[in-house]
Amino acid sequence: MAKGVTPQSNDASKWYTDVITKAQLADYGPVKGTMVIRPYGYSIWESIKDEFDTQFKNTNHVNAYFPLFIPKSFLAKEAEHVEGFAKECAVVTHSKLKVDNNKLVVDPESKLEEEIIVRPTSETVIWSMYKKWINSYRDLPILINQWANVVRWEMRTRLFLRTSEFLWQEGHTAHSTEDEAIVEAKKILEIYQDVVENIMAIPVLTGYKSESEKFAGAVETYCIEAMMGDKKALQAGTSHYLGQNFAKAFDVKFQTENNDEEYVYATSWGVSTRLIGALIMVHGDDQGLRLPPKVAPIQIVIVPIFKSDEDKEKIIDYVKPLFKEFDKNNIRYYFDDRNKMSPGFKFNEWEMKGVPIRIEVGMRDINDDAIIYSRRDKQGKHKIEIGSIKGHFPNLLDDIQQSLFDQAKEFQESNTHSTNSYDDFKNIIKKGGFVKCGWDGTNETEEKIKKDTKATIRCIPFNQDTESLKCIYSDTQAKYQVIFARAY
RNA sequence: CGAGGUGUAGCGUAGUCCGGUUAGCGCACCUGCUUUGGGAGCAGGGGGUCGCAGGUUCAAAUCCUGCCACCUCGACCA
Repeated sequence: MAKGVTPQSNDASKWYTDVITKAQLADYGPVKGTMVIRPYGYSIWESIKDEFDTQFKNTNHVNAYFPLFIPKSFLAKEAEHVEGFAKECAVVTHSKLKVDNNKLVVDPESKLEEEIIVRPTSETVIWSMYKKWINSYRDLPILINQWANVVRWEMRTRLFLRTSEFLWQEGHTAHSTEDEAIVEAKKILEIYQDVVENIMAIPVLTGYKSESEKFAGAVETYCIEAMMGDKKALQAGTSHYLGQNFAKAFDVKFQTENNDEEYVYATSWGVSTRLIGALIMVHGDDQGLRLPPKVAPIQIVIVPIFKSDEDKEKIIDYVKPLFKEFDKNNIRYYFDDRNKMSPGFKFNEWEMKGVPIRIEVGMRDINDDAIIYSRRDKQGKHKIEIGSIKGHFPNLLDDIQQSLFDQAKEFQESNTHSTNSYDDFKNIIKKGGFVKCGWDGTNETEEKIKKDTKATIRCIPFNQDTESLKCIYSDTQAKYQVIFARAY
């Protein structure tokens, strides 16, 4: 393996795949577009997942599981929904293989009556079930989430950001009023923002999507949008108000208190393993990953420096109180006493893997009654007396968590520009960054800007001030103030 | 799916134009000794249907045809 990764500035996309493979987050699967999430990467996913799961449960959501296979006919029931997903579905057409001339072939005899699609998302199966479960307003709301894999047959794939199969969470709720459903969709967006900012240390913009960017089948899509290290935007999570679209498609009605019949109001919302892609691109540097302590599989790595087995034994004794302190504070730590590698090698390896704090302990430190530590978010080594470590490392981890967020926030803000000149707009987009500007609200303008600059409307912030604001392109009165950027 | 590029050991590559020793090198891996505070040294060793399938030829990594995979860029997308 070559040393280090391709520098970000040379080739951001090579850097990205280098980091993933060298930090052992993931590897390519045998089928095009598939990905193996390795233990180190999966551990990050588990941290993210646990936090979301806790917050969903705290807001009265429950988990369930719906099937991977969906009858093809279901997808066709909601017009926009089919259009959005039809082009990227894996379809099961047969149920058997057979050996023919020593070759394994599909048995034509086993052709299915109705073809089955592998879920690209689960609205349709879920609403087919909700039809059975909902009769009266007393059955509402239903607040179900599921943790699952979905398949979207993609042309161009990238590890974590876009793979044919990915892991996610999809919430599907049913409500008796429009207001309640909208409140739900927005409440979820707040959870998304909270977890992504406070656990993953990734600052996000919130708002809703333009007509062309919203979910196929939604009335309104709310989103969190983040800026990557190369100044491109990444949609990090979406929450949809679906109105009565799916209720009508699947004929899901309920009886109100007044004995009227009404269609149910719906939401759906999801975040995926794509978030790990964001994590890498927001925090990573030319040394590799930089993980926020809250999602780091290993928060502190201890590298002993020894010349003999006796030295090693002495170090193990010496660090015992340190480990006791870590245990008491539920710190995830790892003692790297591998014999064959030099300390320098280990330093580089753990930096590549983004471990927030590294501690080195050798005979020199034992003589000084000290340990040496360095933090991954900043340069430099620090010495601390072993007697005064109480409370030090939990604080340090909090500090690193905050510092990574602050660095990312600063980066995002300094690369977000307001302008009302289209020339400026084009320059900023070319150099990379977000542009905050007026938009006349028409599809045509959006399309033309996209053709011109490859930038799309990433989000329409909730709080609008469009008074005397002009559209960046048409120069007419702006209907919205929006964020434009090139996106992943 | 369109355009371009690349496929030689786990990774990175030389050799391909102009066919001809046992396909070479670096990293990684294994064994031993010496090492260990920023990617250790020496010695020995293992690992290859040269992307796949055909074809041309006395002879193919090398020439021809088809296919496949990956990368970059476009259209599509969480």
